[in-house]
Amino acid sequence: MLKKERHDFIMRQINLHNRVLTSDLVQLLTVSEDTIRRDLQELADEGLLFKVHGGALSKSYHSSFDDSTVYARDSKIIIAKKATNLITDGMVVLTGGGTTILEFVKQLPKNIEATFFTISPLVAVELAKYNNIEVILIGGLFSKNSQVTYGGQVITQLAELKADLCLMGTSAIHPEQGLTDTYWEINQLKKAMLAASKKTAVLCISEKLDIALRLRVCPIGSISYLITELDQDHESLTGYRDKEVNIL
Amino acid sequence: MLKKERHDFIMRQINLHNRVLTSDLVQLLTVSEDTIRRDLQELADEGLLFKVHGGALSKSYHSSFDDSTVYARDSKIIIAKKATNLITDGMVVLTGGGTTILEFVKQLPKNIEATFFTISPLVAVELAKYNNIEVILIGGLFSKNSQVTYGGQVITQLAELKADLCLMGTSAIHPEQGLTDTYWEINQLKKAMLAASKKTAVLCISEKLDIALRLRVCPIGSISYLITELDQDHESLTGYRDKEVNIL
DNA sequence: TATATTATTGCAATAAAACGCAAAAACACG
DNA sequence: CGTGTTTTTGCGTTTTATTGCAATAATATA
Repeated sequence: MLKKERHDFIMRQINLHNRVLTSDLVQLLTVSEDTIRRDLQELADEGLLFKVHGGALSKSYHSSFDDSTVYARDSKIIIAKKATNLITDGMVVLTGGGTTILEFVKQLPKNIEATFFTISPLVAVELAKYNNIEVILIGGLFSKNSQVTYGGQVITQLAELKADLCLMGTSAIHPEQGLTDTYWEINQLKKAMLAASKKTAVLCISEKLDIALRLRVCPIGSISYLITELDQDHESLTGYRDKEVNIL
Repeated sequence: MLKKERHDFIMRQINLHNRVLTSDLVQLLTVSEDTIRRDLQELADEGLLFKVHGGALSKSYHSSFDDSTVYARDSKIIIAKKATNLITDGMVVLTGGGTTILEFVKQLPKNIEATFFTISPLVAVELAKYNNIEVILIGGLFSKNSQVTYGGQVITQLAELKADLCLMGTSAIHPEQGLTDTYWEINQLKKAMLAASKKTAVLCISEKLDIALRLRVCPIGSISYLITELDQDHESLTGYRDKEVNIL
């Protein structure tokens, strides 16, 4: 393999996973550690990556690392990590959009093998970094506000799908009123997503608990899992536990 | 064997395998290393390949690899700006993916009013920043390499569409061979995109001119506009102008 | 702090490239 | 046809690039 090809390979790995380990590259490219280190050094000299102890990091990733613009990011990371426990190899998963779902994707183990349907382009791009995940993007009208596809075409496609698990964020959940929303289009969309999945997990930060909005998506009983940043036995979650929702 | 024949042979190898080794060519052509090096040097001087230590690499291959640091970004901005002139209010536009198309979106005037169909999630997200553009993302399998949707579902949806204009990038264009590609899936996709549009504009940097790859997308006559970073009357474009392609 | 992992450095073997040169072939032209 | 010129090619030599190894230093991790 030519040196230039190795460099291209390394850059592709970097762009895909935001990081590379020297040891991984040694195996993948079957050259000595020294060669990989020199490669990384040269690429770093060109300003294409950050060389660190043990490997290298993507520049873009590094600069956008502390993305403090994401609201309540710490809570969302906790939620995302909990959600990954629901995913097992071979699963067919359907996801919505939103920062919490995006964080969930970033927390997935690198080698997981699954099929993901999603209505979020950003989630699709993030999922594409995983070699063993098949990604299907559900197409349709693209919403400027929520950054997901919606509308009749999406609902038609969802009607043909039966996923093992649906992961969605929400702007409101209430022990009596269930899942509710403000916009009719999003409401219709979520109904279709629920119908397209055997089980549904709702990911939301605690401040969205006990809120009911105008339009009802489903009763609380239709939710299989509720994932918040709170402890499983936190008192705020009593109302949901009583309705036999699994609290994670 | 004549020198020209050797050059043709080398270029065929390059387009077929994206790479050649000096040592292989020495054996295949039974000439000395010096001769091969001189051949590669001359072809590199003509801009037909990248000469590297140990051999040479295809230009299209190389530039499709590193999509982090956008290759030839200045040229792509020039191309993108030219392309925006093709867009008028009320138009229905279909776009592919790639860094050049993405740059094109960023160069669009803010108040333009149009409908955009796209197979690229990144393009969709960028288009969503424009208030008066309706964005429809065409869904399907998501390609980890080219970051666009593809496959049967995409082609079925394209079959129902008739856009005014299709904008696509390419890895190779040739005055006699037309538009060509290396991968069958992408080839099928581009054919469907062409069929779904009244006119087609191809955006590519000049180093992709006069290259023919394995699979043919369409003859040069099917292209309405060719947009490069070169001046309209540049001599490299003569072959295309003769085929009645509009050069921008 | 102790231990394991990862980096750095200088060095040597090998491979590739560059350079100058000369033989051979192709070409130009009276 | 002959002669001078240009092009092409290969050879030997020098220079440079690439790679792996071993000894040592730095860094991470328990």
